[in-house]
Amino acid sequence: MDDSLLPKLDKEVSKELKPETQASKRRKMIQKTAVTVRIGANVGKLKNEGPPSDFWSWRKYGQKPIKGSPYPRGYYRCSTSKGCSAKKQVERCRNDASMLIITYTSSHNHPGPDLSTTNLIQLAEEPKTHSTVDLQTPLKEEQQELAQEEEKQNEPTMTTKEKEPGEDHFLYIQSPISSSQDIIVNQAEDPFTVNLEKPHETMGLVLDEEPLCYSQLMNFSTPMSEENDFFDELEELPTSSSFTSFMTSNFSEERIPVVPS
DNA sequence: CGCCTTTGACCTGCGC
DNA sequence: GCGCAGGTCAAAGGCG
Repeated sequence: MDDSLLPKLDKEVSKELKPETQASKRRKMIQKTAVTVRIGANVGKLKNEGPPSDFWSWRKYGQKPIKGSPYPRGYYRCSTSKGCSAKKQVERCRNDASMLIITYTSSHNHPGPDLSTTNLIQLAEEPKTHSTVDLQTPLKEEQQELAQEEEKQNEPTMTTKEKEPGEDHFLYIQSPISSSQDIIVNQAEDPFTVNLEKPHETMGLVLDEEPLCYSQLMNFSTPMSEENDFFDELEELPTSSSFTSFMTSNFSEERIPVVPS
């Protein structure tokens, strides 16, 4: 099986949004990234609760009813590349059916679609100069072009990870947040704390129309204020605290330092 | 023909 | 040690 991905590793990923019962279950946490997406009329376009189409191909490999939530959680695996261990979980916010909670796990180990990579790279290079407006501009096609160019220039060598060499030659950050995390950590050790200061203003990860616009997702990685927004979104979920701790620990543990060469 | 979704069973981690 | 819940696998069916 190609699943030499070691199911165990994957499993260790679990637990991100935990139910009301804090002490429920929380397995070991690895790199996980939760994204809240608001699905409006789009819902119809997406299959069922359809995972917002990012630019990767995902194959659903499971679905499970989650205790405490009326909606089941879908498990998706990246089908863009065989050996890719990238996964994501999609579930609806039990408080708000129009809210989709997407949890990304692992990273893509292959050159994917594009913009995600591109943007991330750019982000990594100039996180400070990135503004919301700037990020909203790029479109699929345009980004793809840029991505291709960028990819060529930035090539794998820059993505270094304290991991066993050979296992993942290059990690292509799949979730915008992955890279964002890095940035966040660099900017503020505890962005979550600040987050509490901004109770409202949703954006960043809350998309209104687009399925999953990386450009918007990027926002969250830039200025702290926007990060806050993102986390604020999560606050709606009874998991914010756990999520934060998870993130925090993750950062210190292992994060993909997207370092531009 | 190949890929994806669906669904039930199995495995593993965690709390009691 | 047991039970519960989450996460993954694998077979079957459907669709393009």
